[in-house]
Amino acid sequence: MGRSPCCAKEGVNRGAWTAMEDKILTGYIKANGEGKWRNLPKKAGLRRCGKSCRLRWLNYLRPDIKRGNITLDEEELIIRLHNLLGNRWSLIAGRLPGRTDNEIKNYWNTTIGKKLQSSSSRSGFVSARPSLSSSQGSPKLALEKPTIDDTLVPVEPCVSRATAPRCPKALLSPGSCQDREAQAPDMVDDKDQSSDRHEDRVATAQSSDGNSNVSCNFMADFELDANFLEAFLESELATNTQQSCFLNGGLDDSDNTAWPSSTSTQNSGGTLAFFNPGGTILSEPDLQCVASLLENEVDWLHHD
DNA sequence: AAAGTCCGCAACCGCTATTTC
DNA sequence: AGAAATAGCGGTTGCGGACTT
Repeated sequence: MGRSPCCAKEGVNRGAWTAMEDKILTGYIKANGEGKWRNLPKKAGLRRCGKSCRLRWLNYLRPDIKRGNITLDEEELIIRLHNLLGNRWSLIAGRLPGRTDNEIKNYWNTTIGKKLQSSSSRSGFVSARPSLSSSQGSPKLALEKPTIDDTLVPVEPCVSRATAPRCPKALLSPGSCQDREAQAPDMVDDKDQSSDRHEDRVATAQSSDGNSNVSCNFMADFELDANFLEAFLESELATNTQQSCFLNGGLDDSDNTAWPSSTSTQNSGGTLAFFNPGGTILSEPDLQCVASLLENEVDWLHHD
């Protein structure tokens, strides 16, 4: 069977985009909107592959792209999110307004990964799995003094998944908060489940040596509703109450007890995790408080 | 000044998930 | 229900500027 190629290779420009091509693409998308990437080049009069147009728009031409260097705050957030989510660059980028997955991926591979490696060689801490390009060879370690606080990086990588599956956004459904596994240590006892997402849950909740001094301090499973999470993630709760929150989504049809199975984008399962910059662990009363906040927020979002 | 090497980043590639028909 | 089309993702490549010898 096989897939048809995304575009004919003949007569298609490759490599760096010219200013004229950028202008044409920007003008077309402003007039017609995003989407229909395969047909876009022909309609816009560009000799480019549709995928190339999409990438150019998303990574460079979009008006909301944030220019300039990654700030220290952003860097710290990237490290925390990478600890929690692994190489899910798109999801990480989703929490850094104006930054693209490609930019964050490049930044990680070039800057953070090296800093972490340098840091680990000094202190015994290991990198949170920097995925340096094999083509680049061994990174040089003689860099400037790292600015990353060692406390940000636990001894064990927090996410064990080697490759990142797609992680769809979904939304919390009011009243369906199951909160079955709000206490992270409980997850470790559940050894029967072997899905890599379960490994994520365990790994992000507690490092392998039992040291719970990891950045994630609240995790809970929820049933999710597709129209809610985006609003939730955009809400003030994430930044004002717990500094950061994340949905570690993903579906596991084989496991419909601990993780609600899903055949629809309207209802799916996932994990919501909160963490504080200080890396402190929430006490059980605090966990309950967060859960309560969540439900309040759910109600508030729906009543607003 | 020239040649070689390093490094960051934009772009490409191959794959999977999702949507459409 | 299933095949095809489309969209999106992460890994990798290679260009070009900066730096070193």
